[in-house]
Amino acid sequence: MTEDPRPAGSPTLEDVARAAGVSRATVSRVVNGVRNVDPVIQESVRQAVATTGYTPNRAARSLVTRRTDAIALVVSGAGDDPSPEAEAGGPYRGGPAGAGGGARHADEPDGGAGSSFTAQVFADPFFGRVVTGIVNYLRPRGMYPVLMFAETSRARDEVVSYLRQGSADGALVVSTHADDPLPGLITDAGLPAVLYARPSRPTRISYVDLAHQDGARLAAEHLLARGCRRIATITGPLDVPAGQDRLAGFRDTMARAGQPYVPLAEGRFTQESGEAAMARLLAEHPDLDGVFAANDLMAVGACHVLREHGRRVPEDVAVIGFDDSSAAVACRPPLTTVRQPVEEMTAEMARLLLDRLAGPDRAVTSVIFEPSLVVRGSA
Amino acid sequence: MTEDPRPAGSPTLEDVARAAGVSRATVSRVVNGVRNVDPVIQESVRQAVATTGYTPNRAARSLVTRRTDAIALVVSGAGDDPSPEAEAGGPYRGGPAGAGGGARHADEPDGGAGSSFTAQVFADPFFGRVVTGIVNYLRPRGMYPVLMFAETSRARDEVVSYLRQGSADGALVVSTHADDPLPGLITDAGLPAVLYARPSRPTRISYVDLAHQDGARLAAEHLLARGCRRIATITGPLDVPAGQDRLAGFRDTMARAGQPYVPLAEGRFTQESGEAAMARLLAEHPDLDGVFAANDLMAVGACHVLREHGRRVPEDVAVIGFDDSSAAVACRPPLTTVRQPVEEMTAEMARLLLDRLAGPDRAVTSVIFEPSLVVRGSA
DNA sequence: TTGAAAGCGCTAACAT
DNA sequence: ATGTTAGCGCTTTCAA
Repeated sequence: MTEDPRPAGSPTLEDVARAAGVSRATVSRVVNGVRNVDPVIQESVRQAVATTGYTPNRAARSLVTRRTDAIALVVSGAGDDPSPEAEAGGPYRGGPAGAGGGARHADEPDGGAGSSFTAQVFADPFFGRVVTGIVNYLRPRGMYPVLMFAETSRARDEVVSYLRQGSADGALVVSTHADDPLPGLITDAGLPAVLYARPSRPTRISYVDLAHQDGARLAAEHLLARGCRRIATITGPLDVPAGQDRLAGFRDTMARAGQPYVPLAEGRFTQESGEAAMARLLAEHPDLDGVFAANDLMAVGACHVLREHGRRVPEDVAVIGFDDSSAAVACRPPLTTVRQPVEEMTAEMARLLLDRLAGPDRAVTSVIFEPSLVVRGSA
Repeated sequence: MTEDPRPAGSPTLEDVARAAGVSRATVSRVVNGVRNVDPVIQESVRQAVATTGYTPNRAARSLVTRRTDAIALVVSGAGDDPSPEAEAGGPYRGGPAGAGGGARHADEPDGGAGSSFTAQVFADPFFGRVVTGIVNYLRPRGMYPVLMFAETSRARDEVVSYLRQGSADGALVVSTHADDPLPGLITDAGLPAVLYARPSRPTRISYVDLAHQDGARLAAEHLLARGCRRIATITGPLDVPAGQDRLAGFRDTMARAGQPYVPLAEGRFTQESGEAAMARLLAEHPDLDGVFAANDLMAVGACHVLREHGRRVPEDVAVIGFDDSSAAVACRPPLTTVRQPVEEMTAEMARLLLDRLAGPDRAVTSVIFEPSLVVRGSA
C-alpha cells in the first residue's frame, strides 16, 4: 500500500500546489494569469494543473471576488399578481397529447398561466435577436446570461432577490410593457442594470434605445415616395414609448407632406392584433393604398388580412413593417421594414453593464441607435 | 458619536445573529427552515432579518452546499471549429444601420459568424417552447437556466468547464445536429445532464424524446383519409434521428396503404430549405395533392412555393407540418400539424435532472412522449 | 434546542 | 518572485 490518500472531491488549489511543490498563492497567480511568476515555475504549475485535472471552484472564487460572471437577462412585464397567492394560477392547460411513457407526477404546476408570458415573449422573433446580441458580447468574456422573467410582482421580487444574493453581477432588462416597476426596484436596491428602451418613468438608469421617430419617418417617406396617397398606420400599444414615438414620427412626416390626418388603429405588437387592426382600418377606409405597421408581426398580420380582402401587396396596398425581425423575411412578399439594429443594441447594453461593474462610479448613460430602411417586396 | 461601526457591505448572518442575540447557527437554521428552533426565537430572528435587510450570500452558501441552483440550458450544434483559433471568425457583418450615438469601440468581435448559430436557433419558434417548459418547471423551485451555446469544439469545452467549475448543477442539452460530441464530453466528465432527443450514438445519459414514427403515421393517415392520392414528403436532415424516424414512420404507413414509393426531398428544418424542397418536388411531380413536411417551418415554406405555383392550399394540395410551433398558427391557412408537447417534454427534462441531482445513484432514464394531430386549415 | 468551531476553496494583503 | 496568513459568509458536525 502506498500512503497516498487520494483527495476525495475534485482537486483543489492545495492539491495542485502540493503536486507542483509550490504554495497555493503561486498556483492561484498562474491560474489567474497574474504577472511576476517565474516562467519555469509557471510551467511546472501548468503541468500540475494538467495532471491533477484541476478546475477552479467558482463559488469559492466568487466568495472573495464578489463576482459571479453571470448576468441576469430579464424579460419584464408590468403585470401585478392576478391573485394574492398566485403561484401557477389560471386555467390548467392539459394538452390533448398527454405523456406517453412519461409525465409521472401530475402535480407539477407546469403549463399553467405562467407559461403564456414566456411563450408570448419568444413568439416574437425579435427576442431571438436580443439574445444573440447579448450572448455574442458576453461569451468571449466568459460570461453567460441567466434567463429570468418578471411578469408578476412576485417574479420581480425574485429577480431583485436573486441579484441581491449576488447570484448575478447585474441585470439586462427588456421590458415588454409600460410602467414596468422593475427598473425602479432594481435601482432602489442599488443594483447595476441596463435597460432596453427608455423607461416610461424617468429613472436613474442606463439604457439603450432606438430613434423611433426617425424610423417612422423613413417609413412614411418611403410610402410617400412610392406614390401612396391614402396611407394608414397600425400603431403599437400607445402607452409605451416605442408605440408613441413611432406614431409621432410617422404622423409628423405625414403632416409635413400634407396629410395631417392619418387613419390609425392600435395594436399590441402581436400578429393577431395586427390582423384585427387591419380589418378595422379596411372597413373604414376600403380605398387605402399604404400601411405602416409599428412592428413586423403586425405587418404580417396586416398582409394576411389584406390578401383575404382581395388586395394585392404591394400592388394594391403597400405595407411596411418595423424591426426587421426574422418574420420579415419569412413571409410573402418579404417585408419592407425599418431595421432596428437589435444585436448591436443589446451588445451595447452588455457593454454598458460591464463598464459599470468595472467602475461603479460610472455615470448613467444612454445610447441611441439609428434605424435604417430595408426595402423588400411589400412596399 | 455612538460606537456603532456599521458593517461595510451587505448584512451577513453574523449581523443578524448579533441583532437577534443568538448564534449564527440559529439564524442559519431559521433562514433555511430547519426544524427544532424555538418559535419565539424563530420570530425574533425573522425580525432581525427584516430590520437588517439580510440576504444570504449565494457564493458562500454554494461553497459549502456544493449547489448553485443554476442549470445550464445548452443549445448544441455539431460543428468543429472552422479554423484553429477561430474566435469570431467568418465574414464581419457590418449592418447598414450603424450606431447613432453609441457603438464606440469598434473592436468588439460581435455580430460575427458566431451570431449565425444563435440567430438561427431562435429563428425556429420551436425553441421558445423549449425555454417555456424549462422555465416553468425550474422557476417555482427557485432555479434559473443559464443560456449557453455549444456550436464549436471550443464552445463545448467551455460548457464542460463551466459545469466542472460548479457554476451550474447540471445541463439540459438540446442538440440541433447529429453526431453532437457534447453529450459524450459531459458524461465522460461525470456531469449530470439530460438530453432532448435520443443521442445519435448510444450514450449512458437520460433523455426525453417523441414517438416520431407515431407522429408521422398520424400525418400520413390524415392525408390519406382526406383523399390525397399523390403524396410527397419534405424530410428533415436524414442524419438526425428525428429526421429519419419521421420519414420511416411516414413511409411505413404509406406503404401499408399501398403507396410504397413516396416522392421525397430532404430539407434542413428551415423555412428556406422547405421552399427549395417543395420547388424540387413540384418540378418532378406537378400533380401531387398532398405534402407532409417534417416540421412546421418547412411546411410554411412549402405553402409559399405552392401558392406561387398557382396551387391552392388545401384545395389543390394539402399540407401538413410537424411540431405545432407558433409558425403553425401564424401562417395562412393555419397549419394542420403533428403536435409535439414540447413544454411538457422540456419540463420533464428538468425534472429528470433535478431527480438525478437529488440522488446521483438514479438510473439513466428515457421518457418518450406521444404526439397528437392538430387539424387546422392546411390539410 | 442552541452554540462553538471547523472548514468549504479561493484571493489578496503582507511579509520575505 | 514567492510564501504565509487572514478571511470571504455560510452550513454543519459536535457538544452542551
